[in-house]
Amino acid sequence: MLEGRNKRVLLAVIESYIDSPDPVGSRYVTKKYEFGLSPATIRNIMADLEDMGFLMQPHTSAGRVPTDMGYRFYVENILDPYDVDRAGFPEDMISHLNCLSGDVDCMLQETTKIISQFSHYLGIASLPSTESSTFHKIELLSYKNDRIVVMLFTNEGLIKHKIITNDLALKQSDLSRIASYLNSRFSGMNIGDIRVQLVQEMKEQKDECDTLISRAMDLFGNLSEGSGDDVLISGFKEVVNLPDFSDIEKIKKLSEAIENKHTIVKLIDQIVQEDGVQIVIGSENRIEGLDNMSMVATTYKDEGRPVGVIGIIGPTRMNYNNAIIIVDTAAKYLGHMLKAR
Amino acid sequence: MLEGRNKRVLLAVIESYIDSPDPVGSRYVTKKYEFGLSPATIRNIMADLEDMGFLMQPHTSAGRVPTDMGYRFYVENILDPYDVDRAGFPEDMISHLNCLSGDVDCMLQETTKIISQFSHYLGIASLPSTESSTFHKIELLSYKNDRIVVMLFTNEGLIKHKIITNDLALKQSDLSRIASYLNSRFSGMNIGDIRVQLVQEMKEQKDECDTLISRAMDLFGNLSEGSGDDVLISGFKEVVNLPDFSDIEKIKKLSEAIENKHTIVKLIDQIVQEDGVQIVIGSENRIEGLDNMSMVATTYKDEGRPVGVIGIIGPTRMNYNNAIIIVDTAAKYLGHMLKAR
DNA sequence: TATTAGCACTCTAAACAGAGGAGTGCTAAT
DNA sequence: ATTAGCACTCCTCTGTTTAGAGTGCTAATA
Repeated sequence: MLEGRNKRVLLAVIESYIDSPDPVGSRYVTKKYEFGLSPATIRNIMADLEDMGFLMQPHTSAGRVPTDMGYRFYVENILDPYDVDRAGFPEDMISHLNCLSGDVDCMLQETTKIISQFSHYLGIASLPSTESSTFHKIELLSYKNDRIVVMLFTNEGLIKHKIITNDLALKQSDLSRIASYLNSRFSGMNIGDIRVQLVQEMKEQKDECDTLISRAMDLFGNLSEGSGDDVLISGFKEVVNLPDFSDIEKIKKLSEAIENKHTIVKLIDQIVQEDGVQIVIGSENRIEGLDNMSMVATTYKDEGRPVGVIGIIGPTRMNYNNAIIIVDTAAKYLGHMLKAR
Repeated sequence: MLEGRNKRVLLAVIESYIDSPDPVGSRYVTKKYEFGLSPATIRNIMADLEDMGFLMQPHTSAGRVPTDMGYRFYVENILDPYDVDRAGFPEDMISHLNCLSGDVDCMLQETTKIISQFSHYLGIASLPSTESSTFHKIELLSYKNDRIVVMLFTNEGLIKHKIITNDLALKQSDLSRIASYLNSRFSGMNIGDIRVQLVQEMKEQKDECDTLISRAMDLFGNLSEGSGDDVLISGFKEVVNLPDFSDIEKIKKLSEAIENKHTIVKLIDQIVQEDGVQIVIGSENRIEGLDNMSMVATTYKDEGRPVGVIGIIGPTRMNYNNAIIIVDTAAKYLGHMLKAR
């Protein structure tokens, strides 16, 4: 589709543009790269690349800028991240990742900070979804007479607690009985499946231990909701320092997106649960206000099973190379940490 | 110190400036307010106010702008928030506050969102400090063989959990014994005091149940740390929309301050634990990069005892009137919610 | 004596014009 | 096929001008 020389020029333009956000001209390319060709020839090639849709001009008499399609080609056919100079930062980053501790929430929050700091873009992560986690155990603790604290433990290390009202005035002994019933029955099962099963049983034996099961239902329902709180974002301060965000309007849009985490959730949902680092470029995400942003993301795993997403969001003109290495390293590391628990 | 006419002109200038961020001129004042005086006279008065330090000129031939001292005088001697038109928004806000539920963390996070949304400034809150809370009970749960989940419950409704390694391979029965020992001894005491007492005892009976006490020490030490995570901030998107932040440099500084929550912690620490809404104006907070920001904040109470701070941060040119009403309303409401638990 | 009209003066912000420069596309020569 | 040369386009920067808002001062006024 795109062979030797043309491909190399495209690469040159994209790399130059990633280096600094000015449209890159033919002369600049000849100076910086050793093509053994004159600016005029480069101009012809660039014109061809523009015709093919890989490059564009902001205006006549400006240099060229990669299109989303250009980046896409670059990412799929040119880039080979592990071929590249990783000098310094991954070791440095790993030493930061080594300091991670505490529960999953904590570790993920820290990880987003670390990857944003090393990439200078936004670091994001989704918490392991409760729904797809494995039930480890539940604890029910009476609290202040009229409250119950429900604690859910998953095998993935996710711990959630929630306070609910104790309208039935259950005593601690009742609660313990309910908890141990649930634990013995469901330990090791998928939480989503448990919910299904509970609904089932509720239909079958309407009367008997109705309240017990309906309570249990409530618990599971309660614990796995909470959309929005399950996405972590760090690094706004990195992003506002980029030349790409010298325009205040862009900052407004971005801060809007960050604060309404729904937008970011939508973006993350586009990551297929597939192996390897995935990349969404510019307007490929069909989210309003987030064109000219790209995401590099991957799933992190627990016991080999993907449980959540971790990634980097930056301008389309981002350093995909670094981003891939950073995201990949961080995800692998998270995998180890989760396994080691 | 400042009587009738001068005071009224100062008020006019400040209110106009709060309305829109352009320096206010003599002509504008005569048009908008009915002083029965000519621009020339207003000019003289304004010159006097400038001499006294209440106003300043960005440059010759510009209108006047209030100084920090001007705002200070305004806030202390002119403003009477409860005298003022509260039309609409407090009721509206209260209906939002009514939807609060869950644990303290959750409620506070929501509250910061609400107050930022209604003020269009930053909403902030500090969580009740563990250190000054009352110990309700502790639960120790064995988790995945080599871990212990420590759960701390306070009377203020604060619940913290932490995962620590179980190096001594304590069994659940051991943990329960330790927990019930701690619970029976310390329930109702101040958590800071408990720590002191534990240190004491550790010295006295070096050997006996040494490990037990030292474990307990660790737990308390662990649980009350975590500076930074105990401040909640919302509303960045509101603030970037203010004309005051049309300059990108200011946005950079602010995002820096928000992401390093330490700065905000410093600011909050300046709130004396005193009754009523307190106001820190502009460079009165001696924090670099946060001059030209003001804070309106107050403590919220549990059982009449102040346990944390809630407030609004905005440009010095903020609507102190609204801010005071909003903060005060929200704090009172939080107080009710905490009591009702 | 306090107020005000009038006027000269200052400063900013916006509009405008021109110069410089980077980069292109085309054509003709190599 | 490549490239030197050249005319052309468009942006950006700079300096200048202009309009307008607002001031401070002075002298007139009530």
